[in-house]
Amino acid sequence: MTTISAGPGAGSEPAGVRHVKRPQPLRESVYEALTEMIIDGTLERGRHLVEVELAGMLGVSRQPVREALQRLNNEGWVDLRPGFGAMVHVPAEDEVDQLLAARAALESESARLAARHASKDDVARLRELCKVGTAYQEAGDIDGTVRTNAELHSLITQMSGNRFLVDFAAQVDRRVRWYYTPVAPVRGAASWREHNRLVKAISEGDEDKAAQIMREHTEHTRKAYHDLQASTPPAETPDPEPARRRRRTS
Amino acid sequence: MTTISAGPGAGSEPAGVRHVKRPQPLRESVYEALTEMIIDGTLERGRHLVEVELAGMLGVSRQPVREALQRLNNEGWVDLRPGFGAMVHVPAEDEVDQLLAARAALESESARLAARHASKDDVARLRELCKVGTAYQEAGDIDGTVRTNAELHSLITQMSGNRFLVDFAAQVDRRVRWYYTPVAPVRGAASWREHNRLVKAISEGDEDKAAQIMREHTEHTRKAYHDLQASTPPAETPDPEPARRRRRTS
DNA sequence: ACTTGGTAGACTGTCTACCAAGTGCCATGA
DNA sequence: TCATGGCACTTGGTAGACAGTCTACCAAGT
Repeated sequence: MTTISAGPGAGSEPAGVRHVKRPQPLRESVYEALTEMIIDGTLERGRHLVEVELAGMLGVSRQPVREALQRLNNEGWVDLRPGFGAMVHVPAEDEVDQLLAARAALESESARLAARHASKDDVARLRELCKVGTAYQEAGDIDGTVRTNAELHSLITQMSGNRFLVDFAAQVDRRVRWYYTPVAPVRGAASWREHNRLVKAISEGDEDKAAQIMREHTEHTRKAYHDLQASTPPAETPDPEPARRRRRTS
Repeated sequence: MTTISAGPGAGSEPAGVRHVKRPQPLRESVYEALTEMIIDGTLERGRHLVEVELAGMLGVSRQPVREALQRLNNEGWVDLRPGFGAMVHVPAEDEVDQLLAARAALESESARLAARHASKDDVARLRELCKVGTAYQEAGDIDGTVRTNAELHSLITQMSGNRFLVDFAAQVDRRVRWYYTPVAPVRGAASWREHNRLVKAISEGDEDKAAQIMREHTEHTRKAYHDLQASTPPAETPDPEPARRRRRTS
């Protein structure tokens, strides 16, 4: 039973002002629960999501589920067909490509601005993350590597100081992580060398160089994805899934 | 009475397949009605939006209004304060700046991809828009100029063939247009010269040049905004608005 | 064999009513 | 003047109802 535990949305406050734990709206919890289930595959691609079913599953009423589904629809996680329901989005062939292209633009610009605004403190944290990430990488800890990678990229976008870039990049990043999970481990070695060069450029305030490196970095990722895609083509129509139709219960 | 006329969402179909007019979900109509009212100033910045009030105003129940408000909140048009209501978002000082910076990144990349993929047909349409826009500009038709400008930019992003860039750019663009309306007319002259150079670069398939021009173009816009902002500083606290409080009806 | 028409079931979209909890405001009182 | 308590208002969430619509399926007709 995946019942929602209305946990507090622990966001890192600006240090000092500590808001008392305010219960997150249910729709938020539902949203998070659903994205998680989509990412980890509990809700398979193409699956028909029924409001009451999800509501029962999560122990809430239809309303919060509806609201969460609509947000998921706006962000491209599910496709809402009026009068029928929501289907977990099935990524098109070229979608990952476009996603990575968009990410390249967003993160490259973020890196440029990060280089412009970097404080000593920021740079220190970047260096730390690089070190940790490389360590994970050498130790073969894939989970840790992926997580640290995400943290590094996230920190850089936040250093840009541009709320919109942060938001967009975060959105894109989650999507990428969903489509992309199997690919991530492949190119760990080169990745962290690039991160190091990137951090160096940022610490020197070299905007153009930082942007350039970030762009190439993302581009390499895209290539890696394509190579892996090419080496495993027979993933076509993996759609047996006869369990989707539910028996008539009469 | 701004009652909603459930109009068809006329999207340009891929030519040939003509879907019959399907009634849009109410929440969608409400969403559009509200953004429109926000942009045109019917709902002033900082105004307290009450669900039942809007519902009455639009002739629908709370439900669609709630759903629309949540979407507006997600996209930054309003700020939702739990237990109190929604306020029309009041842009912060640096927000326009960040918005324009994000737009620069998105549209610059779009221009690059547009240059890569441009078809003869596309280029022809771009040229046409340039011509029309310049004509409006010279005729002093501000409304037409602004509209054509938007169309041109929109077409370029669409030419990128990247759905995510299109979506993000569209979102940013609407916000910019809201904050920015008074500034738009100021710099019409130079703007269309830049557009012409841009279209030329795209038609020649010169990616770097297209991206470069687009970036400078957006940057000029940002500067224009700042100049205008500096020349009209006394817009501070224009908040008399005593009509916001409603009499207690008992 | 293929199309047409009808039927049934399942879900969504929307409305209504209702309650609990949180928020902001105002008047009272020190 | 300033804090306190109370009150009205608003959202957040639940429940139930109903129409419209989408899907699938079956049967009859061509």
